[in-house]
Amino acid sequence: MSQPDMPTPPWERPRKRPAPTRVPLTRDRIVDAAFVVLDRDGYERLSMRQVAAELGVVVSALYVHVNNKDELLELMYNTLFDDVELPEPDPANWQDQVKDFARAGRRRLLAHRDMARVSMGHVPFTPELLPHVEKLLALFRAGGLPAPVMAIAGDLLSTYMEGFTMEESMWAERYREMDAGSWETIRDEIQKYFSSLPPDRFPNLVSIAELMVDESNDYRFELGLDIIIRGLASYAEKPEHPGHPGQQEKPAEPQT
Amino acid sequence: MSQPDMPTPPWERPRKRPAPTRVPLTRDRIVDAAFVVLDRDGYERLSMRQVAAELGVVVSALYVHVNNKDELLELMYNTLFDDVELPEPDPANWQDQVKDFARAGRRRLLAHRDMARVSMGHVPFTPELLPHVEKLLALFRAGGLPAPVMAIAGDLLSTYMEGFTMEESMWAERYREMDAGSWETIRDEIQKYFSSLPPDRFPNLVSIAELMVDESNDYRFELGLDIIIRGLASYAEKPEHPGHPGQQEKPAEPQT
DNA sequence: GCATCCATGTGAACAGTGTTCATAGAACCC
DNA sequence: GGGTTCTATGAACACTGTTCACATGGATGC
Repeated sequence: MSQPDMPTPPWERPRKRPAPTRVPLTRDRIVDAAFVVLDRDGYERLSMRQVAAELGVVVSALYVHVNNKDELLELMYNTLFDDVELPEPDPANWQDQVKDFARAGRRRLLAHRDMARVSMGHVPFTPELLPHVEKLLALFRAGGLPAPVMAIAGDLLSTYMEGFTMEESMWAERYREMDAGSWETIRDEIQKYFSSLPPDRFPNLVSIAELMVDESNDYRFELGLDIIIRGLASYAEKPEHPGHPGQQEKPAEPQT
Repeated sequence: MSQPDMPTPPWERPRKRPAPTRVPLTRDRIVDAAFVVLDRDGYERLSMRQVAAELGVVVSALYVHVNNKDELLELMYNTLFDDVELPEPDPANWQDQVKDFARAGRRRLLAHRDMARVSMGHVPFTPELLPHVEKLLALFRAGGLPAPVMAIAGDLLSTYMEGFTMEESMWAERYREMDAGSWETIRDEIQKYFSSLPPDRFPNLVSIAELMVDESNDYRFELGLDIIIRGLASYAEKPEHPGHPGQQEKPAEPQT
């Protein structure tokens, strides 16, 4: 139709969208656009129309590549552990390796706004995520955990990961909408609320109120991780390292 | 206007909605209706219009009593521990008492279809739920847990409760929509899927596949609970009962 | 070179959603 | 009886996910 080497005559109106610029729509591009919308507008406003608009395309075009919104969310969930390296299970270090796994998961969940809500209600049984589950189980096996414990340990760890980051991002979201002040402001608000409770009816809540402002989320996450690991280690059938028998019964010192 | 003791004359047509029958709309009635809709139609179809229809009322009528849908969901969440009794903390039995707390929570979450999804994303810091949180903390204190551990233990336990039941009801929902066969059918499907994985790349997943059909959800929940309790107990500063020192370091036998 | 085909993107439509608001109505107090 | 207050109504707005007949454009076959 148009000669590439010829200058376009002035009367010929330029096409609205120049042909060569028009990169074809793919699942990957849709997922990328969905992340852009998610990070900018949050989970509530993540709609098929917004994703389409981000790509400069009409809604129904998406449905050629994606069956429905749920499938798109699943594709997003599938990228959770992309480029997360999987270390060889080391029986002497399995506890730290499991912790690293959980830390990487949390980091990825916090990397995108509301990503925890996307992951919630999904199960890592896709070809992309199964290898990571397998690797986690290998760590448990290296630690000498009996099979039934292995079978529940994965759930336990991932529900903690997701639940904890979910709560984190919930507060972040709540802070975002009450635009006033900084993160410290809202934390003071929370602490003030707990401190204002009648101490005779809520002695423990009041006494813990201070901790909620003193301790960082990182510290709280690590502590919960330690609790889980200790519980798991107490089930280890054999010492996780030949040279250090019984270590799983006497874990690291409590971080009081 | 109308005399209560007089018989109604035959020419007086009855009102379309007899006046005394018309019970006034209240928050409680709205919440009850919402649960009816939730149990019948599930979380996805729980809409303000459906709730209104259940009450024989128009949508906008609800907004007189409830600010928005989120608030309605929060009211539903608030009923989670209604009529759950709170036992006095017994230092000798704190582990069982904590387990009972979690069991009650799971039972309540499973009592209504998709209730786990409603609870997800809410935080038990309402006047109705705070007493239960306080009681849980009292159990931890009775167990001699240091304050920082107490502060995270509640989150750990409730994320496990919610995450576990969430997964349970997810499978239940997936089973509901693929109407074919019984619960055993879908469990066989899952097991077949895991067994069909290449054993050289997924040795641990394949080896665990059998457990997923052999073990009941109840058993798996209890095992996860044990793991958490053991981890918590390992932080106890003093024996939870003067007469039984060291029990927290040697919990019950592993259920292998 | 031409015709055909197929997949990709279009625009309109459908059925539904949460939420708001002026209006009608009942109930209550003075 | 009159007036005020509160509740329920119906219509409307701006969205949502999803479907479908239609155009369009690039590759393929002849």
